[in-house]
Amino acid sequence: MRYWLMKSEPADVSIDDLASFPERSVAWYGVRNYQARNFMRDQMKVGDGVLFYHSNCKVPGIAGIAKVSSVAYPDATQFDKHNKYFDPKATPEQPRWFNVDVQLVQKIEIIPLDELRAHETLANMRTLQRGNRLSITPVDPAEWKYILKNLVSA
DNA sequence: GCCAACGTTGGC
DNA sequence: GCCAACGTTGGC
Repeated sequence: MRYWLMKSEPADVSIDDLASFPERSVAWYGVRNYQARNFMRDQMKVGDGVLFYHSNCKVPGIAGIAKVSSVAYPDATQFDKHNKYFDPKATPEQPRWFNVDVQLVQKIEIIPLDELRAHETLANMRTLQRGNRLSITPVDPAEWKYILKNLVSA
């Protein structure tokens, strides 16, 4: 069982959007970075823990707890000419991009980025490192436990 | 909306 | 296979 932090722009898919979707689940489409793709394709298993993170918004931070609800499968948007994530080099026979499904477990009171930075225990979190832009990062089990125990309130 | 950081592209 | 140019991310 692994743990992940996954960034979403709330203007695109927010925690409230996720809560309103059927099964409170969403296909994590649109990842066009190989490292992030490889995490989904090669490492994610059903049941893995996910910190749902709001990025590029007024109060960036962790907005909910979720879980991986499907292993990776080809991202449908790569084949759709009219989609902004269309990739002309991808074919159904040779897909380039994959996504898992992510299901909401619990919306929480947002844990702002500032707050995360204030905790020494979390200093090494990948997503807090300077210059990090990766939209999916592994979370250390100790960091996951610390966050759930000390920072989460519903 | 600015801009630092970083990933990708493509000419050579 | 190098690397300059360009595009994107995401906090501020």
